[in-house]
Amino acid sequence: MADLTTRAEFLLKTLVERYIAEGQPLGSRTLAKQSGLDLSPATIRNVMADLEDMGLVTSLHTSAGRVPTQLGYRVFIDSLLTVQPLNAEKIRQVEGEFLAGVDPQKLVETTSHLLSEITQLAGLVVVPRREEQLVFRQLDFVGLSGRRVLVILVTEDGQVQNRIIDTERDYSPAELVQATNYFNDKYGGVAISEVKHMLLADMQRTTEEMQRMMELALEMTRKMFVEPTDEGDDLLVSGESNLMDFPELGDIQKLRKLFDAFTAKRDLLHLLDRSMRAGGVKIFVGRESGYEVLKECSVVVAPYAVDGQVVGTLGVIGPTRMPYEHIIPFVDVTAKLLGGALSSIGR
Amino acid sequence: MADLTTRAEFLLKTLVERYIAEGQPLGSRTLAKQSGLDLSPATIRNVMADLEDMGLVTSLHTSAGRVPTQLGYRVFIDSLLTVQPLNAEKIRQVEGEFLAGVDPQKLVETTSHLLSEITQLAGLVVVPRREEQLVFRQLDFVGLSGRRVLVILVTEDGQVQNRIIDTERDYSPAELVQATNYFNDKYGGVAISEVKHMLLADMQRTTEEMQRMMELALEMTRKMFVEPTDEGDDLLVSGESNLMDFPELGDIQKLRKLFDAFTAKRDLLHLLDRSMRAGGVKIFVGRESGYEVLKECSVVVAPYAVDGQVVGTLGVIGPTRMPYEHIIPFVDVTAKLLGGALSSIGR
DNA sequence: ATTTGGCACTCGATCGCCTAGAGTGCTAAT
DNA sequence: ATTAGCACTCTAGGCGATCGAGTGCCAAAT
Repeated sequence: MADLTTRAEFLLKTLVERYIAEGQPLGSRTLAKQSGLDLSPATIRNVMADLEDMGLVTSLHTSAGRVPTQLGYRVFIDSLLTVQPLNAEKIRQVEGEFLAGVDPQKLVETTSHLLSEITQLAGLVVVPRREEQLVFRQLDFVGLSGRRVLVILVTEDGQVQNRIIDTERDYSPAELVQATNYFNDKYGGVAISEVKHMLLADMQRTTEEMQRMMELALEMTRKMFVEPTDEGDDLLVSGESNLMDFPELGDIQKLRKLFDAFTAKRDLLHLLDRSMRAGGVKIFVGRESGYEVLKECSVVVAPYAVDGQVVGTLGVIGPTRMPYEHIIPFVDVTAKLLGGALSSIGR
Repeated sequence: MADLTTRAEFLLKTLVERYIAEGQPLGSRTLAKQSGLDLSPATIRNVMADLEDMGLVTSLHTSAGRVPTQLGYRVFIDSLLTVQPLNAEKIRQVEGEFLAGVDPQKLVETTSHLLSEITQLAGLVVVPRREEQLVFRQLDFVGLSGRRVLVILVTEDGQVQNRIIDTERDYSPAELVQATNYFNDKYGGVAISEVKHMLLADMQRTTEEMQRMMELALEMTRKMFVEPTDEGDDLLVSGESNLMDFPELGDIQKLRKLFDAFTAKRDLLHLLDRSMRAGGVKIFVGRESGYEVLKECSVVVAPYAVDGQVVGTLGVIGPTRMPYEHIIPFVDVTAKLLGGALSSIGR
């Protein structure tokens, strides 16, 4: 494929920018004016024809002006986009939001709202249930009726998880207290992924030398940690209804599918999981995500890290035609701020 | 106002039923056929004119057939509706769903999905944070960094609540364990509303005779129970996107408002709270709810009770034109089944 | 006195037709 | 290489005619 001339690049850039701003196909005449270049519409037309051959723009019908294609957006984002630094005022506003909360749960919710509020798109935050990388602070067993025991797990960052497990026999409250102490002594402060290994190793030893209490603790913790949880990470979405304002999603059927995807969450989680591995802001344009539902949407996400460990992803989802130059830096700093706020809680 | 003749009643009934089924205005000719009565269209027209005078039906423009007004729906629901008993198969299906879960949180989520799935409307469940009526089983203090303490509350029904509070000074882990024991000994098994009173009474006594430990326990529990929580009950909504299939909500702007109401939740919670006091299924038609957003919607809700105590409300929300005869009994049994399932967990 | 048939009238939806405007592609001139 | 000119295409929107559904009312029928 022929390389783009600098002029073609420049025109593509203004085309995408104008289209993002206006939402309407651009004709050669208007583009000639907007570009600032001193060129006649006819010249523009020639360039547009080239761009069309390269698959960067299309026109819906013979006389309708050009709009960027998915590939066009891609090129724009990758090499043409000039990212706007956040203005200082907005940064301060965002930082303010993060000072308020101390409860990590709340913090994550605030973040999600913040994302949707400021961008006027739908905000996404994946909050990890990735027990793997967490260090737990305390564990408690609470007896319920009928051989069921409630296990409460408090992690270093102040999150609380709980799970009800069924036991083999009845246990007295005293036994449960003993088990709690035993467990906290033995495994306290160890990363949860470690606990799993230690646990399995301990269970391999001949059961004869075990005390009953140990048996109990092992049984219950095995159920808590080793047996698979049916739910993985948790996805928070807010501001979905912002998407209703975009005419390109105006078709109720499309919107419906999108909303169903939000409740199903599975595909979205998958997508967001992919972006966790890569550092920095990642952008999926339309079908690039691989999911049919998102074909008219772009997803801008960034992973956030707690104490240097990437634990989750956040970002926004909206129509492909979104103001990337503002969204990108905003998602970026939000990820950093959330990570920072979560890190500071643990200590 | 003149009373309705039985014939007028009958015609109103079939009109509403047909309109609910078809979603289109009914003309005199079709109504004559559908009613099964051996009357000519002209007669029907006369009756319709009467109904229109009474404000039970209306026509959008001179030649458009009749649709029920809000008042018409009201009359229909209150005195004309013949409720369809649930068929045995569906009942069994629903009961099956309730057997599965043991975790109350899960149970409530399942219920919400169930409601939306079966009715194809949006499902609502209010899950109480009404600590008031709950009896707590166990309380734990977990020290976090920087004078913050995580309080974990386990209630009789197996729910776990947690809250981070700021303390006046630093406490050692040992002190926290002592406080935990002290508290559980003193207040264990008492209804939470009671705890509040006892707590306040205890604090009135001269502080001199208190041990330090008691002081600690009191300080923290006061913060946990007496200081107002910023969030009240919790509203679960599922299947919102089902509402997109109804043409009367097709206008994106209306839908948008409705969705925003779901996220705001405040008004909805208010509405649902009202219905908690009354027993049995309650139906709000259109503006009756008092909230502008819901003007084109009906809300069918029923309170559910745990151990004889009404603790929450559940139901569905959808366009005024919904199949009440199926929805009403379904909401009714769902409330009973959820109440039953939650009651059985506690023992 | 109720019911019915007949009839004129109204309104919305749909179709075809037309025009104005925006934009393109191509060609020839600069 | 750029531009002006021109024929062509397609859409949006307005206008008018027509069709069909439905009403309201009056007079006849039961």
